[in-house]
Amino acid sequence: MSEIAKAYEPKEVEQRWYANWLEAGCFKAVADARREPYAIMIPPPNVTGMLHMGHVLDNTLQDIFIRRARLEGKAVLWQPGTDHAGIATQTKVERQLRESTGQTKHDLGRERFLEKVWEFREESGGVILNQLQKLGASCDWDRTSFTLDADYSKAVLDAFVKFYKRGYIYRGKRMVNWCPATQTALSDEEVTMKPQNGFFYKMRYELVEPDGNRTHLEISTTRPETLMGDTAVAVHPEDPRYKHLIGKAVWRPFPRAAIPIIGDAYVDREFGTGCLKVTPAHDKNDFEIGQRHSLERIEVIGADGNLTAAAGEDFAGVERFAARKLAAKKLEAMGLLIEREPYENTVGFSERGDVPIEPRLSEQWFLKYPKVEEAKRAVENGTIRFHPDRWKKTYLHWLNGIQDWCISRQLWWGHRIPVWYKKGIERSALNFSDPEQVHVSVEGPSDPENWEQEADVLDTWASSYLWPMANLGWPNPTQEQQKELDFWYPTSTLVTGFDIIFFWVARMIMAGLELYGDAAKELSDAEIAKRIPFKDIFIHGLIRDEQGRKMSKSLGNSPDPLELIDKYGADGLRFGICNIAPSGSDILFSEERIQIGRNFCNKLWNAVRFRQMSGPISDSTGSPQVDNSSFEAIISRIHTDLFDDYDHWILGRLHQVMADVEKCFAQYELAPLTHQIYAFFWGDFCDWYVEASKGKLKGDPALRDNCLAVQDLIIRQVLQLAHPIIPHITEELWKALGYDEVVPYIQNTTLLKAATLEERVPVDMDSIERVSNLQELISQARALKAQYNLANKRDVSVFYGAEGKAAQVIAENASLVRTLAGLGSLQPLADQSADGLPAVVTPLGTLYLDLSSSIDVAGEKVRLQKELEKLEKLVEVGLNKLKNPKFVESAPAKVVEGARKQLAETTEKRDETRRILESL
RNA sequence: GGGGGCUUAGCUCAGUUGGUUAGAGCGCAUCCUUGACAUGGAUGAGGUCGCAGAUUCGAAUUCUGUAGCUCCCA
Repeated sequence: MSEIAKAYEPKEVEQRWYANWLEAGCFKAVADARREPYAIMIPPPNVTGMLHMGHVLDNTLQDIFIRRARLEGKAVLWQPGTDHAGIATQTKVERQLRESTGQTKHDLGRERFLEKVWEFREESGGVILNQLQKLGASCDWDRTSFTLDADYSKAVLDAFVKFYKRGYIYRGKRMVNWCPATQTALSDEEVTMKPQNGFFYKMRYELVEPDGNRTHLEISTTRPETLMGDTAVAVHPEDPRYKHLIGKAVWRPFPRAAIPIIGDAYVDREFGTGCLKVTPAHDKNDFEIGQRHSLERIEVIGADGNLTAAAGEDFAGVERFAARKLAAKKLEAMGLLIEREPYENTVGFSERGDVPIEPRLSEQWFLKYPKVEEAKRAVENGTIRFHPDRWKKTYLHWLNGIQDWCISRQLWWGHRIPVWYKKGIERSALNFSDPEQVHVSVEGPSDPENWEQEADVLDTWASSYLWPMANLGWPNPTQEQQKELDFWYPTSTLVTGFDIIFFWVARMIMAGLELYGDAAKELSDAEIAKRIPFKDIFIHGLIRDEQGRKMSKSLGNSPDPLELIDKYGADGLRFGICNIAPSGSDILFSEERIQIGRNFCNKLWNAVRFRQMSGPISDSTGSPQVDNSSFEAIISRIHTDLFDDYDHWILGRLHQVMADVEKCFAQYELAPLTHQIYAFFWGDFCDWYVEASKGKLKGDPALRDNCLAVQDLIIRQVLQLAHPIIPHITEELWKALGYDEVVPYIQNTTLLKAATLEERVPVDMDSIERVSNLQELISQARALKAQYNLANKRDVSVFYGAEGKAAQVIAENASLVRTLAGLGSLQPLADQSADGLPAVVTPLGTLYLDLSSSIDVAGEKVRLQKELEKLEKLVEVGLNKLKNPKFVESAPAKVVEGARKQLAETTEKRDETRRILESL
């Protein structure tokens, strides 16, 4: 790069480098046995989805881990792919079909409809992956996988068959969460509870035989539309009000029938009237009561959410919420409705359909979770670690209360369940243990004409739970794949949001424990360590808008990441998102908050620009003028004997920031990452070191070259540190400064370790204190100038009153101080009196502003008085602390010494301030 | 009802075994287009760390209680 623009223009740079990386195969995962493996399996986005801020966060974090691992010299695999997202994709295609041709999926039939879905996926299936490339994601794209790929599908069916044969999967008629909008069963996890405003209806059921005191039972319900399906009324067996009625009957008002009064301890006596209507076909708890008492189950609400013929002719075909009103009206007309009280209760909603779930009895497939104990143990004993650690509580809590997972979906788009039923046998009469009647296998029966395959498909999560192993070749790896499995599995880190710990994380762990290896009843800890799908789980929060609301299409509060990339650059967006992504809690997003990323990139760009302007990297023919080709080459240009305090200080700070960043990765704490790099580069290097260099760069050539070498070293290491976060610009600048001559890509270089730097470039730690004192002095000088509206004058004269070492430090650094504080002259206070001059006390002595006239004595007195009061308070605090013998005895020596020093300094400053004040 | 989390500057948040005379970014105020950068520089204002106790020489940090907000599960 010969010319460098004034402002960083990310667009061209990012596109160019990304294409370049792809071309060069930089992201290729190679199972190189000489290296330590590091693998991440991407949480597969929906195949027909679009990139949103959640993806940006999740994938930026993954890319940071991945790129850092490459720099650490590991063999790296980042597996990309998508999942088929059963319900979401199918409903999307159904809607399109309806809107374009008015047809339903049934008009087309299963086969033709699936062709349509595949067409849709061909069109839109690659979009989100392309978008990830715009973000800079360094996945090994040649491995891109899809949960409905042939091999993957085989793995899914194989898992089903294994689970079935091992007794974990069964079919049963059970109460499930039914979504009437999409007309499929859902798992418990796909139901979200929402508070709803409704009514609590109190009604009367007439006793068949009045007991002398009463003729009716009063019953409360929020769902009168189910009363036609009531087959009992339950009371608590110990309830003195009602227990004598157990065994008697009441009249269900419509369709009129006598139904029994039963005693069941489930009933809460305090709740409502203490009488519970029991609708076994439409409520989970009622279903269980029904089973205990062998009650009839009458289905009054159908799959479409409308009432059935069993509900009576007034209700047949009526939509369930209309039926609620109708039932209430009818009760009222019969004089059986006592009251209608406004009531808030929580109702389960279908995540996809966004309609209330209908608990419904239906024939479904269930998975009894395998290896639950081992899944808990793996996390409890640290074989699998959550970051932040507290999420393990959520995980364990869920595992402690899980129920069997309903894995069948009444959809067409997905993995069709590999179960075949012999034709000619009534479904209800099938003997599942007879392979002549029910066939379960991956390949299907050899005489398919005599069998009928199960119509349902599997829950999408019942395929993605195999993601880490199936992508590497499980269950039937080729020889090559076996090598890969041995190398990469278990994978290293899983990066995901806390909202799918249940959906995906826990299920992947259990699937791995059960299926990765031979069938085993129990697993040893050593066996667990081999079977788990990943070792570290990095959990991040959800991105919300500025007001803390979830991002959603209907609210329109979700920014388009591609627009943000357009505005701020992919690197800018990545830096920004990483900067506001604290560990594990929700993230309030606003565009303002990510501007820091663009600004940082621009700062980096301009620092390099200034470096280039200070001394050429190469001449006009492109031949290098300085050797930046490696760390060793740069340090061979550095002569520590020419160092000043600032050189020592900045290299000490570099060491510190490198060590801090190492710690971030070692401990999976990315929250401080950008902050540390930003503070070092901007606050220490640009604001102080580069500014301090400006004098040197114009002077002695030896000092100049030395300073440039130091700058080259700092920038080189900053680029390495920042590369995982902002890959494109760092690659560009890496080349611009000629760091690329031995290894063409920054990502293929080896990260310099903090310890190596410390060893190879030892620095004088005493300089750190001197620099911090100088900085304090310079800031104070600037503040003093600003006080007198002289901030921009660069010819102000200042005297200093200092003694001994302090005076020496100032004298040695006089030109530096003049440059940084903008002083025309800085002279020791000789014979002239400084009385009456505005002054400020610094750790290195007192500075006097040479204002020959117009000093605002009154204003100055006020300012110094305020300062003095502050100092007096601090001195008092320090004195009290040290006066306390217990503190001096029991606090660590270092702390006491620090307090003493602090007190001494504060006291001196107080005395000096008082003296100046009195001299005015 | 059970569990988790949060409460620190106007806003969003750091603050990792207690040693702080509490930090950052944004925003705000004043000044500055000085040859790297106005996507910038300098200076400044702004906080009794939700509240009440306890432990301790010392608490934003530990413990107990309490209030508010939030998420998950029932």
